[in-house]
Amino acid sequence: MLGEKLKELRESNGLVQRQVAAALGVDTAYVSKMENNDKPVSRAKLKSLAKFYHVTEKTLLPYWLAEKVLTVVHNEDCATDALKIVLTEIDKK
Amino acid sequence: MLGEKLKELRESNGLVQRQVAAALGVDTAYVSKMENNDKPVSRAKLKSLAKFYHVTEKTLLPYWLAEKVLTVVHNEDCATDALKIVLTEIDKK
DNA sequence: AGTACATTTGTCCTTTTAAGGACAAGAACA
DNA sequence: TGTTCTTGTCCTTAAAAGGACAAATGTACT
Repeated sequence: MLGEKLKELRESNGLVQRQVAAALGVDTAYVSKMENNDKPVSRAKLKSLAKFYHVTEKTLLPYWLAEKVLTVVHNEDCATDALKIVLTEIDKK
Repeated sequence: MLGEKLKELRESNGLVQRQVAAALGVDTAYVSKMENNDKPVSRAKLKSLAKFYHVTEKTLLPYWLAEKVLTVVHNEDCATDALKIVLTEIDKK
């Protein structure tokens, strides 16, 4: 979800993981894991990535949040119910 | 959300927090916080509570999960977008 | 087949943050 | 006043984040 986006962005900019890694100050393994949703992406890194790929952070944010939500509901069979409850709760306010 | 449910259940069973606290082996402050969503409710405690209130864990689970999701998206203005992304992602599978 | 580069996977370590819970003391209320 | 409920602070333990490194795998080229 977020990882896929990041990979798309990188490739559409004709970049290789090594370059992204350098820009973030981490190694390529780290980048790989972010792109495969194996490591969480911190808000700070999200910002750097957005800048590096020339998109606004705001574009990425929904996917970033979605990823976090997914890890919470992951493997719960009432996930859909729960999400709907949250949705109604949110626009009550 | 979950807290409200727990409080409703307790009151509809004519119980006071002290009794619930005893059943769970914690103090009343803890119970109060759970009912006010100030402390997370562990899965184990959810189970105990369900039994104690004579409802199935399955009834409570969606609210329990929803609460967790809420703490994740809490204060993010793209929360709704994120939730919708997760919903479509889930029933893709 | 062999090398060169890219990506992925797995393990490890350290630091930060969250859970779980006790206690004391302050409100509400009957 | 006594009981219930709430709030705040503190402590300890358990996870999760952040990240390095090595080794494996993939891919493309000649």
